[in-house]
Amino acid sequence: MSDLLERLRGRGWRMTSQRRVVAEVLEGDHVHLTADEVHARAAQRLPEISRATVYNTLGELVSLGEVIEVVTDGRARRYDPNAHHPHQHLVCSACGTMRDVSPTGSPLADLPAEERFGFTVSGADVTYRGLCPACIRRPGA
Amino acid sequence: MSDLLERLRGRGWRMTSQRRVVAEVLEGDHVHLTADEVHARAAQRLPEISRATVYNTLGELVSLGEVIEVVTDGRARRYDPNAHHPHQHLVCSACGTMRDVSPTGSPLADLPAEERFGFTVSGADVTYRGLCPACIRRPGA
DNA sequence: TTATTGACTTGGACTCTGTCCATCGTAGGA
DNA sequence: TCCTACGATGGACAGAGTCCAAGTCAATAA
Repeated sequence: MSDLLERLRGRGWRMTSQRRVVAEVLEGDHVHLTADEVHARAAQRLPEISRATVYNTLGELVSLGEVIEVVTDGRARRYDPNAHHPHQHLVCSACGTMRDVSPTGSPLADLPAEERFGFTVSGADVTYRGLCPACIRRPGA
Repeated sequence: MSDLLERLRGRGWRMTSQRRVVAEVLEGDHVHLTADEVHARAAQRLPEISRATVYNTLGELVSLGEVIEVVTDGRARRYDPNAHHPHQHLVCSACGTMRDVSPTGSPLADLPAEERFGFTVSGADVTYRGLCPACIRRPGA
């Protein structure tokens, strides 16, 4: 069993085949799947799994801090299992490809007190935008 | 007529009452309305304006670079008329209130070449997250 | 091993956001 | 004032996500 499943069970998560498959689909680096993509991959191993269960499970993993919800366009949210190493995202404006990146420095340090308007600022999400190598080569991309 | 309407007309934008009302609704600082909010406000002045027209007009304003589309959650996109001064956003995690902020430094400078994976990086959006003064005071927020 | 039970899953209905399209209306030039 | 191409309309449609009542099953206890 993976570390993730181990941790979840340790936290009292009731282990079902559906939850196991969803957690397994999310393993790896630079994984940023939409809920529908997770559902499609999970359904390869467990054909009868429902969309509602995938949504429920993803929501729980996010609440537990095991998965990060990423929003880069107005489309579907993406789910990033790399929750235990702080990072930001680099997105291709043409094809949507996404990589985890680790900038030097902290964006929080760049927001002076007079720009905080009395907010208690706890974090910052950075999305770097550009063209990936494949789309740079592709003419007209 | 406002500067915005002046500029649009100068660019050959055909001026209709609908477009005028949408552009007027978007005036001001720290304005981040959803399409539905824009529609509701526009409809106060022009009750028969349709949703499709609001979406069309917002899309054109974005294409023309007069308005910026902002995505902070998986919900509705927001429209920010502050397109001529580079800025980032500060969002309250509890109530969604949003302010424009101007961090010192450039996030791009924090992304070293070895973290760019061959991408041509052209920009970075930063979303600072925290609690606004009202939600800090409100217990349980 | 079996019984029990409350948590989990299911699928379908529903909401919200946004897009598309055929038709109608009108801004602005001739 | 008339024309006409561009814009507005509203209703159908699509994608993403939520909700709920009913059925199922993992984990515990006996």
